Amino acid sequence: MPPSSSARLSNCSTCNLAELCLPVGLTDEEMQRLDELNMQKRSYARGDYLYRGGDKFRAVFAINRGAFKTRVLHEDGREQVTGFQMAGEIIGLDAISTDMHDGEALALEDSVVCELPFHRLEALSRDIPSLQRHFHRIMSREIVRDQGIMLLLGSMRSEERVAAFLLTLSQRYAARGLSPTQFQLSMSRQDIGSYLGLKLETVSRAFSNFQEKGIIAVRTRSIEILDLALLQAGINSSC
Amino acid sequence: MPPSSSARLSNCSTCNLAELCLPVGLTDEEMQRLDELNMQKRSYARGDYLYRGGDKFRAVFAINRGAFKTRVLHEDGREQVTGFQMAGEIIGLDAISTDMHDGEALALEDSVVCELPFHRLEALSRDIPSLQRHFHRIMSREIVRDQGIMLLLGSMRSEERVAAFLLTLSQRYAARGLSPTQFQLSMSRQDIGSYLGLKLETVSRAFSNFQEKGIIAVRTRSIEILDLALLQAGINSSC
DNA sequence: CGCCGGATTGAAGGTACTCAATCCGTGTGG
DNA sequence: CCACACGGATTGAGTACCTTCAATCCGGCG
Repeated sequence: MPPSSSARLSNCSTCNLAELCLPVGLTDEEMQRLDELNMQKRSYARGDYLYRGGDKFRAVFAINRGAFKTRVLHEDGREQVTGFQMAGEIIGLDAISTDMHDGEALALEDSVVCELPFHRLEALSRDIPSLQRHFHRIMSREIVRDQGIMLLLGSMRSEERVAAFLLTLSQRYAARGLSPTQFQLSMSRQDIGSYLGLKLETVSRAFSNFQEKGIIAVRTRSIEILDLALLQAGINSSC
Repeated sequence: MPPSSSARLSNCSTCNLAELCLPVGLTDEEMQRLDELNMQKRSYARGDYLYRGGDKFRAVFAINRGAFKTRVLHEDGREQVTGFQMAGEIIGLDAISTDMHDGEALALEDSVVCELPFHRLEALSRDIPSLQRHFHRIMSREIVRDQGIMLLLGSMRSEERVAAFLLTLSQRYAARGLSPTQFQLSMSRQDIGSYLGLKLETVSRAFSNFQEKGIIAVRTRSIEILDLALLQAGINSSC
């Protein structure tokens, strides 16, 4: 049975590989060949580790449903959250470098991920240039994202960081067809703080302050952005 | 004339592509095919831009001689130095994502770089799996490095950051067969401060403090590390 | 209902920043 | 060849911002 257009879409949406498939524009034959990846779907409960530091590298992961946080650890116990990942994003790229995971990833919600065996992904991308280019874009995007966070951590005040964090979330929800102004946080204040280089109390104070100014409405993990423009403005001026 | 073993080495050392060639273990034929990259060698004077934000992406760059700093800019003029690159390192990977450079790179010294046209590099890595894997490792290493800096920026005190900076430099010089304990800084205190999320005065104070403790000897841009162990210890405890 | 972890709020303290003066090394011009 | 000028580096004093410590609040779940 030849793959129909709808089969192609369902094939792709089966694993919800927004970052991996959608922008590529593959032919029917190429879509068929994606089966060679032999993707495994796995479920993870809230709190489960997807991988940990030192784990042998076998696959990168496409998040199908749910959300994860990634972090790196320092010997003395300090941790730094390096990102929050949601459906459609690729995770685990840190391990390519040394064949071992450098940091760890754990589920913030019950989640489903597709494992993409890396040697098969590489082999396939040798045959499909557009897949190759797309994978390179994904890695490069991760570099750009990380450097953006370096900018945030290195040269923004606490409230600017929190505003930037909320705006990024807003944009990512919008890109998924969800509301850019109303959403639930899947991470704790401590997680946000670690990500932004702040203590949880400072994050909390920033939220409260934004609320007093009518910029957002917060109720624990439920966020509503009331004034996107003001939030945006908060990043450019330190007021 | 068939390529001899020495020819292979000279081919590689011509461009000093430590990160690109050395660990790959290519066959003679594959080494020959590297010529297809048609690498252009270019010189840059101190202060020259290698690329700037918004530049069209054409190539990644292998630094042959000299040193660069990369940085990202914020609308309001704030800048964040995202890294210092030296001979043998690959630079410009940020542009793959959008076909446009996101940040900028400028020469800290008079430098020479090889331009690697990216579409040719991709084409060649489709034919040479070990080159493909190696390029993936380079991108992944950049991600790991950036996440390490996020850890530094997000959860270390000022003196820990400066100590970590010096240790990283030390290791990189050692990896190049240079002295790990004596070297010249090619960047200003302000550059270091921007990289570490500190003001230049804070960097200067940290240097002075380390010197008083007998950990290092500083004379403007000349550094000698007197006690590597103490410097290392300074990262793990906040004393 | 009562517990528990997470979140909020307050007050006090510390680290790094700001502002400013001085120093030093390099390069330039008299 | 020396004097001067200039940018970068050092050092000091006062301040701001974020952290620390601690108390309280809130919401979900047993």
